[in-house]
Amino acid sequence: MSEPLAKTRAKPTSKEEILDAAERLFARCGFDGASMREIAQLAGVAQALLHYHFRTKEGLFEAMFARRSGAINRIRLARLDTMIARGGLTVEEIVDSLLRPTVEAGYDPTRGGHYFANLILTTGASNNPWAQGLIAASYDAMAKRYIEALRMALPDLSLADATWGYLFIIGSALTQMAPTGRADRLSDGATSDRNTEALLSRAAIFAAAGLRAFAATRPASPEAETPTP
Amino acid sequence: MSEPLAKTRAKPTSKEEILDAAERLFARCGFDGASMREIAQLAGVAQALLHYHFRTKEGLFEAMFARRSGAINRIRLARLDTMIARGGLTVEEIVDSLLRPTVEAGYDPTRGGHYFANLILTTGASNNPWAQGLIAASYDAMAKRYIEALRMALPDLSLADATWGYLFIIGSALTQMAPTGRADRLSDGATSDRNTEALLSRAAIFAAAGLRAFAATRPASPEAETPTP
DNA sequence: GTCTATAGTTCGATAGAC
DNA sequence: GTCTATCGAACTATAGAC
Repeated sequence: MSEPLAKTRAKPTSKEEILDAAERLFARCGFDGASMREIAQLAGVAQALLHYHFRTKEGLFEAMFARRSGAINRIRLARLDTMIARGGLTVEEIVDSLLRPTVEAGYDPTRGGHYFANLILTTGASNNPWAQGLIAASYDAMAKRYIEALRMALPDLSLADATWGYLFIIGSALTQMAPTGRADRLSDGATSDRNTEALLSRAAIFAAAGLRAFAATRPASPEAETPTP
Repeated sequence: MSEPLAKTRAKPTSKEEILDAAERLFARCGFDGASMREIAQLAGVAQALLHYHFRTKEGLFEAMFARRSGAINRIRLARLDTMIARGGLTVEEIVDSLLRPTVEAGYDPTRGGHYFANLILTTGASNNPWAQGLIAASYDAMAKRYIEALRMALPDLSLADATWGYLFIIGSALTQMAPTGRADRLSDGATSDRNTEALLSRAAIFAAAGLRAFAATRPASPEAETPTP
């Protein structure tokens, strides 16, 4: 609905080109590592135009982040709604619908490869309230729907376990989406992190088994233990 | 052995104070977000002293990173060696020995809370070769030993599956080590990410079940599929 | 909407005294 | 080893013409 990522194949407006350039550079270098100058140069416009459209660097980052996360979340929830309406939810397909849109939308090979997954990771790992607020605003509503869906597929799953499970799924896959060659190196070439299907299929198997183990471990969840602040 | 994190309780040298301050600020703000000025101020020394000891900002970052990652890895491998010598390895205890040292060493409440896990995450998510090289130099050798250990505990695990399993374990736990309050929010208070025991015990259950599912899925791993470059 | 030009700040790094 | 002082470059943001 609102603000599609690419309305048509017609030539993009300069505002869209700025967002494209910002996404690429922010994903590569992080918020502090990318400069407004570089973004303007990559977009082929004057630096002042970025401030005209988005006022500040934070404003540009927010607009860029909202555009991409919104597009990915719409695909996720559309798939989830379809699966729920159809009935007979499995954990594996829930996980796939959660991860695949990020792999496919967040990695655009025609533009030289920029990885939105890294952006989510570094934003979430930032200790400042603005970044945390961005994550919450962009993802909490969707996350709650997925946690709910996991409990529909696995009725024995407690809310606490489903929450940790959701966070583990996100964390395990998001950290592996950018192909760094590390999996290749650690496995002596037996597998590759460029193989996104290997990642997605294994993530689904791994997560589904983990969640079923949570559901099987009904009693005595460790919530009563003292926090370690 | 070489360069313990805190030799004694005597007052730290100014070089150590610089490393402490650097770790805290780099973890909070990332490499680009923290400045040499702030670090010097937090350490209580002149900015020029940082350049005297470490030459450049990159040099300081590398020294800080090596000190902490080395300390954590020595604890990990000591525990792993002990368990292997004892015999009867379980996946759960392997996972615990991998994750607990980071939780305990990377989170120092007496200093106001700084999270080394976030630093690993943002460094690993950086697309530049220097950062990737740092990760490789600091962690690849240890990672290979853990992948080997996982296959000792689960002999049916292929090298490829063990590698993905290791990466999933690291990714799922590392992203949850800094208490952001997100688990609390998503679970409506049913659990808390300040509860590190809840994290560690669930990570072990989740990962062990995932790895056993890999070991049970012997044939036809999806390695033959075409990469998605 | 888009540009040029620039103000004002902050950064990493160095020179040189002690 | 540790300091003060400062250079030169890069940054975000704005003013103002078109």
